[in-house]
Amino acid sequence: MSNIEANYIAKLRNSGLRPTKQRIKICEVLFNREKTFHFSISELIKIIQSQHNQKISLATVYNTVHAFRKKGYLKEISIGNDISYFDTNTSSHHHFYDEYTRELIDIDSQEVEIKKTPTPPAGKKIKDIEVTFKISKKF
Amino acid sequence: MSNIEANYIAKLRNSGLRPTKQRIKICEVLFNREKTFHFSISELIKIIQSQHNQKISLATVYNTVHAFRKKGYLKEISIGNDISYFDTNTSSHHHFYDEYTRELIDIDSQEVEIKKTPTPPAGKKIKDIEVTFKISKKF
DNA sequence: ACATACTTTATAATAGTTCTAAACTATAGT
DNA sequence: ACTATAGTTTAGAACTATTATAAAGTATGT
Repeated sequence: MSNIEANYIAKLRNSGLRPTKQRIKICEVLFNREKTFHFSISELIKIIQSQHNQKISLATVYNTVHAFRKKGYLKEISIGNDISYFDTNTSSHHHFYDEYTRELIDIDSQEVEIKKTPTPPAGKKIKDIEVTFKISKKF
Repeated sequence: MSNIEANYIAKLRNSGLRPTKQRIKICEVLFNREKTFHFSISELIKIIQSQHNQKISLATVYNTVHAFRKKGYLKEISIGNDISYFDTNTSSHHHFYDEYTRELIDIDSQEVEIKKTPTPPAGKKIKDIEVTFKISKKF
């Protein structure tokens, strides 16, 4: 068993998730990376299928991604698409989004400063602020 | 023929869209309102179906909403949902979004001021900035 | 090893949306 | 008005993402 794998097993156990071989595999795909990773679940399923040494069912991938999201290992981000995107970078940050290529790029939170925020409706409080900078090719 | 209807017919003709009875009906539902209107296409379909004096097919509603969007009469807005939302308010503005009730509330653009914007990636320019303030019940 | 609660799985179901090809219709030119 | 044609609508099928179901499988504490 590799060091990396042992690490995922420990992490899963610590958060009350049983370290099944499916979850470990998904951890490797998601977290064993240099850069942060943007994906939709169906994209993730295709990646796992293409590494055909192990088949993981549709439902398990969905269940696992949502389990990780609930544990805070993944953050669901808002873009105006019919697909939910997730991000391995769970720290507070914003995004560039190229609507043409559908490419998402992280922006460090300190790169954006909001000077004036609106007053929330009565009885509500602001829980989160997400800024999406839509970008296009410069001509 | 009412004044309002004649106005929609003129608008449609001016933008190169034939003023069919379906499009006029959809104009009335969308634009003959005091306040701006947030909707998903499936919500719009339900509204039209409930005003059962005229049936409009699924495909036509989709086609029309997208035709209006392309003409700039509707603006697609970004929220992290599996449904595309549209807004009759096409002026630049931001939103409160209550993830629990799925309620969207407009924020006038002057209520938000961004002090620091990030440098876009090489060869790209910022086309639009959308800020979503996620809100929840204050306890 | 055993019991049990947690997981995975194939499959069906659901929701939103787009595609298709035939029927219909607004409009310009006669 | 009549006609041709390009634009439009339609029902229904198809497609994509996602969730639900219920049975089979598995990790874990004892």
